[in-house]
Order: sequence, then structure tokens, then C-alpha cells
Amino acid sequence: MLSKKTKYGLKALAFLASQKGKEPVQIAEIAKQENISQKFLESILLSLRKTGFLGSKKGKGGGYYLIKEPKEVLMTDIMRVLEGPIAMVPCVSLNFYEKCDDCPSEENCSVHMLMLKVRDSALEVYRNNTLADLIA
Amino acid sequence: MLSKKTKYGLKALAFLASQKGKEPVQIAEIAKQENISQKFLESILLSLRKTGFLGSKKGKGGGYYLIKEPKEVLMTDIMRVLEGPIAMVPCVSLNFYEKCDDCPSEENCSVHMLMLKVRDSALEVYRNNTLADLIA
DNA sequence: AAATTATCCTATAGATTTAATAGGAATTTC
DNA sequence: GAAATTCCTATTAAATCTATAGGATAATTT
Repeated sequence: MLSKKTKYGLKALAFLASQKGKEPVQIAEIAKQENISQKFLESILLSLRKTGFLGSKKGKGGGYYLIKEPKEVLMTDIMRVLEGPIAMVPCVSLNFYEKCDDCPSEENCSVHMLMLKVRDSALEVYRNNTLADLIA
Repeated sequence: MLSKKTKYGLKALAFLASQKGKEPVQIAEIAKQENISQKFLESILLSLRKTGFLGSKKGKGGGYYLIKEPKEVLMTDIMRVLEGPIAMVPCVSLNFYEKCDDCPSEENCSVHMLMLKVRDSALEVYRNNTLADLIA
């Protein structure tokens, strides 16, 4: 299940991508337009800024803005920052790999093989979609 | 992230599918072989029986056994029973549909469109894999 | 320089879900 | 009727997610 954090983050990014100019948009406005708790959104945007997706400006006329062109931002990168691993089990994760402590062998694990296929199929979607596709 | 319930359930089903005969296998044996808490596994097998995947027999020589041939059991059905919705958001779920209360319009929702693609890609994997493929 | 506006940051509380355990009831076999 | 095994419900423990609180910091305006 997609977390609210990810859902809200995606909506906020899409909202910013759909803006005409590059002027900063205030948290309050995004929150209002997208029906998101303002304080919660605040922390999400902060993490998107710290991970290099957004820039910000303080004071009057301040707010958040996209740093890159929407079509340069891959969904793989966004999803990994917002939701974490794309894989459903750590033992098939490319970026968050971890060994399962209950499995003696990955090669012979029935779950491992299936989840590898699922991960690959999800990756293909995320790799072929950018932030620009979100607002098409 | 895949729940332990699903992971254990898949392993148990795969274990049963890999048995030669159709004699019941005891919970205790499956739990031991697959490193699963016996009590937890007990409740998982129970739910798999109630949903028609397993049969059971009580008393000495009892245990659980598969009802259908492994290749007749689609992963879509197993996953829906163990993990719930295949979709990452209820608004794109085929079997567990729910309207999002924060979205005014599904058609214009950026998250909706993306998650539809992700769901379809996962569905394709699950539809093209059966329990038999898990032990190949 | 003071007031205003808006992000920045940390901590924490509340809610929900997941994982695991407990304990006995019911049924079958021998 | 004793032993073995599943059946069932309830409960606890742990983890994670969601949201809120409250002030610090920085930029702009007056």
C-alpha cells in the first residue's frame, strides 16, 4: 500500500510541475489545492528539498519550486525517496538490499524468484515515467 | 513491503506443492522446515483453508494439503488472499476498490494514472505465474 | 530596525497495522 | 479413552505511519 507521505509527495510534485512559471509556491497553497494537512506536507516537502528535488525560498514570496525539468525526473528516483524500496522484499532490492534472516538460500527461495519478477515489472514502469508524465 | 504473513504463506504453499504425495503435512513440520513461528503459521494456514486453497485433517496423521494442482493456482488469487489488494491505492484496485476521500477527480489524479500502470504490470506477473512456478 | 512572511527543524503524541503468543475447544485416530 | 492434531478467539507486543506542536531561522517589506 502506498503511504500517505508518498501520495501527498507525488501530488505536490505534480502540482509544482504543472505551474507555468518557476516562481515559488507556498506550502499553504499546495496543501489547500491538494487537500493535504499543511504540517504533514511541510515535512514531506522538506525531505524532497534535502534530497535534491526541490528548491526553496524563505520569507514573503517564498515557497518551493522544482529544480529540474519535470521530464528529467525519473519516477524511480522519486519513489525511492518518498516510499523507500521499490522491491517488496529487501532481498531483491537494488538500492536497499538486505539478506533475509529466515532464508538459508536465496537461489532456492520461492518468494525470492517471484518478487524479482514483480520488482522488475514495477521498475520498468517507474523507469519509463517521469514527473512530466504525471501531469499529462 | 510484503508482510510476513504473505511471505510465510507463500513458503508454506510452495512447500506443500513440492511434496510428492498428497498426504497431509503437519503445521509443525512446515514451520520447522521454513523457519516460521508455528503459532503464526497456524493462523495463516487456517485462513488458506477457509479461502479454499488448502484442505486439512485432524488427529494423528493429520495436517494440511493442497486442494488443487499447483499449476491451477494463480498467484493473483493467492496474493489477494494473503496480502490483500494488488494495487497500491484502493482507487485503482479491481477487487478492493474504494474512492479516495481526498481526490475530487480520479481522471485528473496524477497518482491514479501512475498507480494504474504499476498495478497492471504487477497483475501481468501474477497472472502469468502459478503455484507450480514457485517451485521450478 | 521592526514587523511580517514563510520555510526550517526537532520532538512527540496518536492511530493503525503487523507479528506473535496464549490457552483451550473440537475432532480424529488408535 | 488417550494421544495427536487442527480449530478458534482473544490479547499482547512491536513497529510503523500520520499528524501536530512549537518555536528557530531567514528573507522581505515597510
